[in-house]
Amino acid sequence: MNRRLDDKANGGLPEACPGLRMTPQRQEVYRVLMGRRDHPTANEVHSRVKKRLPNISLATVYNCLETLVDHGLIRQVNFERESSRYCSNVKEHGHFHDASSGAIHDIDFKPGVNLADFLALPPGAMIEDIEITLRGKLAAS
Amino acid sequence: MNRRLDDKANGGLPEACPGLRMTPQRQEVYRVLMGRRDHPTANEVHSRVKKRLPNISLATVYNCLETLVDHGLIRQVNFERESSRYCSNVKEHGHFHDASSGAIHDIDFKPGVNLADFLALPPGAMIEDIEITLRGKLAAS
DNA sequence: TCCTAGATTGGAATTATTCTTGATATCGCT
DNA sequence: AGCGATATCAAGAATAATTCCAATCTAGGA
Repeated sequence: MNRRLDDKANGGLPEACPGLRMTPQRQEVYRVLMGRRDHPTANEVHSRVKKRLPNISLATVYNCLETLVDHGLIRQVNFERESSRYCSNVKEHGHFHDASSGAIHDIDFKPGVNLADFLALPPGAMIEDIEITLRGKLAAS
Repeated sequence: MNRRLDDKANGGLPEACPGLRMTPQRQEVYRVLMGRRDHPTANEVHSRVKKRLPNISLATVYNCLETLVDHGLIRQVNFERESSRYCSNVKEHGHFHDASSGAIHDIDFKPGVNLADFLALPPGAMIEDIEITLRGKLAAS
């Protein structure tokens, strides 16, 4: 869970993660996500993974993605009711959805900011997960 | 669109909104949402509305909700991949999803804060919509 | 090597939502 | 009031993403 994830020695794969068996399918799903850091859907992951594992099923891709999410190696991202997308950037961040291009950009938090600085949280709230999504357009600069 | 929405005279209904025909079904859907400001799903709205309009169909409820959302009278809220919920609070706000009770709390922004103060927005981004969702627990105070 | 738990597969099942179609109702206009 | 154009409604069929299921398969430990 807290190994170096961008390791070069074995092709960028997390070589170990407690309680997680690194099967070829899971490795390849993970590799594909690290390789192109756009935000592919399960279907897109499936097509990409099939290049190397032609027989992998979509169900397995869903299983692998779920497992990787559960182990904190990747993140699942949802926009409205669209199909889920998967994100290899595990550090806390938000997303900007560019309505004109369809592209999704990661948005970092500025350093040192605290949720409670700008949100009126209910007293005693313990936050476990944050999801910030912006939708808009990029000015044609 | 900019009429008083919490009007008491006619039971809390928006009596006019440009381009929107206020049918009995839409009125009732809206009334139900204003009446209990929890965050019901389309199905829950359907059951509540049927008390007064026993013949209304679920499809119509979906249609009404969509229309009201499009006219900015209500907001649609999504948590992960769960069914959409609908929110009669139209001012900009976030949501806190209490994992223990399942309850959803509206979260206001603290006054005077600006998105760009805490998010590293891409240059030239014009934000049209913000969605902030927190998941966690309330300390049993 | 054998056993067992966990992983993979393909297809069926589920579920929220949207679509389609025909019937109704409403609006603007004369 | 009457009329045509347009919008809405209802019911059920259709869609699409995801999950479930049952049957293999595989890897690692005894």
